[in-house]
Amino acid sequence: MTDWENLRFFVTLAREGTLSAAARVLAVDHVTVARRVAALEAETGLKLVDRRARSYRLTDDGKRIADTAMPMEEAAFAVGRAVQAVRPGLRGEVSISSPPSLANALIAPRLIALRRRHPGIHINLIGEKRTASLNRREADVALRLSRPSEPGLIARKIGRFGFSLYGAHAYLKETPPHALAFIAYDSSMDDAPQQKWLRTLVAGRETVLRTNDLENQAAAARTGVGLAVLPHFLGDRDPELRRYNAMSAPPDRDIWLLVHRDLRRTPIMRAVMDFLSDCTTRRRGE
Amino acid sequence: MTDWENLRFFVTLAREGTLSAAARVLAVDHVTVARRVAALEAETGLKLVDRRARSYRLTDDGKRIADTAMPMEEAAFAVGRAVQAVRPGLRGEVSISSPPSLANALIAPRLIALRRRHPGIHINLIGEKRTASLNRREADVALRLSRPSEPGLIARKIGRFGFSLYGAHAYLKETPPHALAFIAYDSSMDDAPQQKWLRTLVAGRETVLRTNDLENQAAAARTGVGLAVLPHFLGDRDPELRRYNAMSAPPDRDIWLLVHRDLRRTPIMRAVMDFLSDCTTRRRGE
DNA sequence: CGCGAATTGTGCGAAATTCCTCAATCATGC
DNA sequence: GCATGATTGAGGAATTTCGCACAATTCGCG
Repeated sequence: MTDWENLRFFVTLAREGTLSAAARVLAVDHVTVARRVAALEAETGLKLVDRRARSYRLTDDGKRIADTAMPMEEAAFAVGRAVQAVRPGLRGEVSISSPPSLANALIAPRLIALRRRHPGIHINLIGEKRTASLNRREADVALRLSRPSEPGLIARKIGRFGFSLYGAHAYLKETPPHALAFIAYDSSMDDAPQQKWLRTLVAGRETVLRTNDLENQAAAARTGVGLAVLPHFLGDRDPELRRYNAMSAPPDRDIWLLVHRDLRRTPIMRAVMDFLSDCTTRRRGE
Repeated sequence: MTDWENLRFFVTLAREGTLSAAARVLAVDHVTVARRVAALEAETGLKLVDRRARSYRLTDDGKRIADTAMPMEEAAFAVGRAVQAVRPGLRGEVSISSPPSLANALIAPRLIALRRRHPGIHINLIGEKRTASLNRREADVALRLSRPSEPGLIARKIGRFGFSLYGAHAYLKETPPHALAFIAYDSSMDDAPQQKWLRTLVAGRETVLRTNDLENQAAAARTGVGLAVLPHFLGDRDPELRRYNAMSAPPDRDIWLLVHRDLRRTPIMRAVMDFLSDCTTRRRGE
């Protein structure tokens, strides 16, 4: 292979499926992706993609080549991590991936403290449902609510928080228990423990709103349409919301800190990880 | 890592040591190598090389990065093999690495037969002392005289040949045994079994010529300056040379055929390997 | 059925990269 | 001590590569 760039373009095309999507990921024009894939075909003498009108479709050969080229991408990410690990001192950018609710409530408000302490560190806080891949270096560290088992990753438990049902103060006073309505996640979150717990509790009563966004649930609860299961760190600080104590309590959840093995020892990562640990453990007391 | 080409340049610079050597390997101008390495330094924010007057010298960081980037090169070679393996039919170029003597005496004269049988195959026969690396794809198949243990390589024994001492007809008739002189490999071949055997035999008698080239040894023996240890396939077919039977016989040597695991099943490789096998086993009878 | 959104393909101008040539530096051998 | 060979460095021309704008096609949806 005389041109590794062609392989890089081809691999991301293979993963993204479409020319335009690959172009977005690579931050280049879609024409460039098309050209480089064509160049790779010329170089190998193989037909790697079927150019369909609305999508590039890999041929069998293309699939095989893409598979063998994947390890190359892995190695490239390893190089990226090595660069990060070797970089001296406390400067540089660190990407943190976190569930949006944690990011908003616990991390973002305290970022100023980190910046004061380590002015050289630039933080990129990514609040996303989709769990970013540390292996692909979409983020440097991640907060998760369950312990995943990705190879090469180190997981550390750095906190724990509880849930309660919350409703608007007026709503709770006016509504008899059997008439209470509920606000829940949509079905994409059916596996979450607090959601399961809520399902058993609802038991025939009404679910008036489903949304995948926790802030939306809180906002809705505030208007008095029903009760939402919210983390304490979110519900307790809202002046318009009150806890509603049900028969059973929703299960607590642990906060896991994830970092790649190659990076965990670098000064900058240690600083960020300590900071994140502070954010989550201090909160436990409240 | 946003530009894999920079890594490719840097890795070969790290291996070759000098800018110009890397440029030769990469078939580009040395300035290009320098620029790409500089670009990689800018991209990573690390100082990867010390620009000394007469050589680029990797810094510690550079060494580390180069080490982590090596697997990337491995993967790139794997892609190259995959391309070769996927390529349909019996066309394409195959590189054969072989000890020069074998190449000249056994392979080259018969290549015409292979071409007749498979006109689509283009052979690139590399007769080199230095054993080419199949992993680096410097050759597709190799003939060796000992079984190496490189990872990913398949070795098969495809023949065996013996040695004898040879001298010019006249020289053998005129010279009494105690006055015989010898022709040997230079010290770089001290490990070869036939060389060791020769050393025990010489036992104080004269060694008039040392050369690392077997053809040179044969040519010298032909002129009557002494006896050389030659493979039978080389000495027997020379009308001016005769065997000289010493007390003990030199050890036979096996011929090994090496091919990378990823390539061994492709039609084109099977054809070439069958051909090589023919070349070496048929000869055994003679 | 027609509209809109998304994707791929094409032509052209701009920008970046590369190569070539010459000069400078340095180690090595005689 | 000096010539020689090899290497790095710099500037200008040429080639390659890239991005932009627009056309063409397909798919989904009301």
